[in-house]
Amino acid sequence: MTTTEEPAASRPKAPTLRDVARLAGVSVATASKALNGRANVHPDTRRRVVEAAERIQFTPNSLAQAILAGQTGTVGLLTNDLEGRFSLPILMGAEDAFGAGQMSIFLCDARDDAIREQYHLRALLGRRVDGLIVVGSNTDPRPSLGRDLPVPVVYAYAPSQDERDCSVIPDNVNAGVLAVEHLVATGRRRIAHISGDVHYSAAQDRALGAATALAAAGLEPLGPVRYGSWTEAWGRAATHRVLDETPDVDALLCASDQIARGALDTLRDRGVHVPEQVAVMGFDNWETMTAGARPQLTSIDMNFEMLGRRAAQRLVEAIGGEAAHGVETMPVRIQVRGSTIPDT
Amino acid sequence: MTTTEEPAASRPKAPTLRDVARLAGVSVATASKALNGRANVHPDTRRRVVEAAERIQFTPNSLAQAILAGQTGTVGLLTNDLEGRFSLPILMGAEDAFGAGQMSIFLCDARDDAIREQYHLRALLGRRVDGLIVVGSNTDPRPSLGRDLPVPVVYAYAPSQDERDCSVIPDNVNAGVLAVEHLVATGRRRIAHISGDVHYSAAQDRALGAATALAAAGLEPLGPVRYGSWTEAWGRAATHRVLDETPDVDALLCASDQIARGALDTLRDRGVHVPEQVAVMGFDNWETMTAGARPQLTSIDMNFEMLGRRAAQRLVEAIGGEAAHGVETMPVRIQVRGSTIPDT
DNA sequence: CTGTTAGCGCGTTCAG
DNA sequence: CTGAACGCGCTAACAG
Repeated sequence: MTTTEEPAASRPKAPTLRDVARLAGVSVATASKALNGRANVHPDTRRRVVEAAERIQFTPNSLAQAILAGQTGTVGLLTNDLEGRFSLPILMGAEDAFGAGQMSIFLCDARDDAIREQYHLRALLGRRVDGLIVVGSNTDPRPSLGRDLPVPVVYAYAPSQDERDCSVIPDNVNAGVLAVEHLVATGRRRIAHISGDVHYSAAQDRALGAATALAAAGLEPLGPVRYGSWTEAWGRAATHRVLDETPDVDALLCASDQIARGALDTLRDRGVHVPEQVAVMGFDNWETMTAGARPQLTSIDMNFEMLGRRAAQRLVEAIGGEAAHGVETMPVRIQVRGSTIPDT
Repeated sequence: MTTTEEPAASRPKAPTLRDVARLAGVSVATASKALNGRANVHPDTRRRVVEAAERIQFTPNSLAQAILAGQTGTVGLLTNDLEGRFSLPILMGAEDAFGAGQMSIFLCDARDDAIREQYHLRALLGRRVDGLIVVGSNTDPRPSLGRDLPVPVVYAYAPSQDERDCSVIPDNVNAGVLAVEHLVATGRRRIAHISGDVHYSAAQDRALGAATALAAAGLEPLGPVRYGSWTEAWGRAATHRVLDETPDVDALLCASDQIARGALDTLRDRGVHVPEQVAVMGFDNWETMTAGARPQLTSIDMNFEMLGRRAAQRLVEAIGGEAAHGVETMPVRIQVRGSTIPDT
C-alpha cells in the first residue's frame, strides 16, 4: 500500500561548513581547522565547533575536498561477470585492502558489451575516479582499455592482452597441479580429466597443470582430456563415457564444480562408491555447489578475495606512482572434503 | 612476472575546461556553452571548441558540475547480501532504470554488520549521493536507517521496519499461491510442503500463500509444513520423511531451489519418477540450481531485476520530490520446466 | 555572439 | 589564536 504525500517534504539539504561556523560563531576557516584537528585553535573554540557540527549532523562534502586535493578517494570496478561469482569477492577484497570506508567503489556492469563498457568508462573518468579495476567474465586475455588513460588500471581475473598493463589472475596451471597431487597423494593412479569449453584458457591451463603433475608422478593420463561445457549435464554425460571406456578409473578430475556435481550424479546412478571406488574433484570451490553434494566436494579454491585484495593493493601502488606492469598470478588452495577422503 | 618502471611515468592529469578554452582561443565560459550545446555560440566557434576538446580528450569534471547543481548523479547501494544473489540483479535493474550512464552506483557491502553499515553510510553521505537503495540479506523487516537523512532511501528485498519508509519487496505470499495453483492445474492433489528456516518471513509468507491456494482449491495440506534449513541436505532428509509418512504424495512444494534439488535426489534414490509420480517445485529460479537438475526444475522466479528497476524508479521519484512511502510488493512469475510437466 | 564576474563548499595561505 | 582572501573546475547571469 503506497501513499503519496504533499509535494517534497522540503528535505533538509545537507549542512555546509558555513552553517557549522555560523552556529559556532566563528569563521569557516576556523571551523575547518577545528574539525580537521589542525593546530592553532583554542580548545574551547574547537569544542564549540565540534558540538555545532554534531548538532546539525555536518558531513564534509567530499566533492569539494576532492576538487581541491585532486584525489576523489573513489575507484571504478568495471565488471563483465554477470553473476558476480568473481566480482563480488573481488569487491570485498578491494574494500578490505583500501581500508574500510577510505575508498568508495563505483560498480558498473558492462555485460560483455564493448559499447556499454566505453559508456561506463566515460562516466567513471568524468567522476574522476583515482583508478580502475577491470574484471573479466573468464580468464581469457581481454582487450586493453588503452595506454593513455588519466588513471591507472588493474585487470583482475582476465588479464589485459597488452603486457604493458597490470593484471592479476588466478594460477590455473598450479590449480591443475594441486588437484592431481592431492589425488595421487590419496593413492589414485588412474585419473580421468573432464573439462569445460575447450576454448577457455582456464580449461587449457588447468589441463596443462594436471598433465605436468601426472608426468611428474610417473603416471599416464587415463584417456584424453574430455572437453565439453561447464555444466552438470556435460559432467553426467562425460562420466558415462569414462566409465564405459575405462571402467578401472579411480579418480575424476572435473574442471568445475558443476561438472563435478554431474559426475557425482552419474557415479551414484551406476552404483559406484565415492570416494572409495572413485574420487571426484572440482574447481572453484563454489560453496553452493560443493556443500550440497553427496559426498561433499573437494575443490580447488581460486582465492577470489585474495585476488581482489591484491588487485586493490596494486592499484593503490599505481595511484601512488609506483608504476608496475605485467601479469601476476595468485596462488590457489585446495579445500578437501568427502569426495576424495572418506568422511570419518 | 612483474616489473617496476621509473617512478611515476608522470601521468597526464585530466585536462580541464580551461585547457580546452586556451587551445580553442576562447574564454572558459564560451567553451562551456559550446560543449553543452547552449545557444548563442557561433557555429565556427563551437566547432573549434569541440575539436579542441576531442584532441586533448577532455572529459568534464562531474564533481565540479555536481557542486554547482547540488546533484551528483550518483546513488549508493548498501547491501548485506554477501553472495549477490539479490544485489547484482538489483544493481542491473537500477542501472537500466536510471538510463545507462546517467547515474553511477556506489556499491558497499555492509556484511550484516551495523557498524560497517554506519561507516559506509557516512562515506556515501559525504560523497553526496542523491539517494540510497538498501538491500537486505533476507526478506525480514530490518531497522530503518532513520528518518532524518538528507537523501531519500528505498529499501529493497528486506523492507524497513518503519512504515513511513519506502520499501519494495517480492510478493512471497503470491509466490506460494502461484506454486500451488500450478501444481493443482497439473492434476496434483496430495501436496506436501518442505520449507526452510521457520524464522524467515519468506518461509512464512510462502506457506501462507500455499495454504490459501490449497483451501481455495478445496484441498487439505498433506501433513504439516516441514521447516528446516535452506539446504539440499534438508531437502533430502525431509523428502525421506514425507515418503515414509505419506507414500501417496503426488507433489513436493519446496521453499527454495536448493531444497528442491535435495528432494529430487532422494526421489531418484528411492526410484520415484519425477514428474510422473511426484511433481517437484522450487522457489527463486536460480539458474545454477534449476538448469542442472534432473529433470530441470520448475521454480518461482522472484523477478529481482524488476524489483531493482522498481526500487530505482521510486528512488528517482523521491529524488524528484514525489515523497511516497509504504511497502510495495512486486509480482513474481512461474518458470515451468520438466519437474512438474513431462518433457515432450 | 563573446568575455567578464560571481559563486558553489571547502582547505590553505597569509595578515591581523 | 582568528578571519579574510584565494583557488579548485565549472556554470549562470550579466555586460560588452
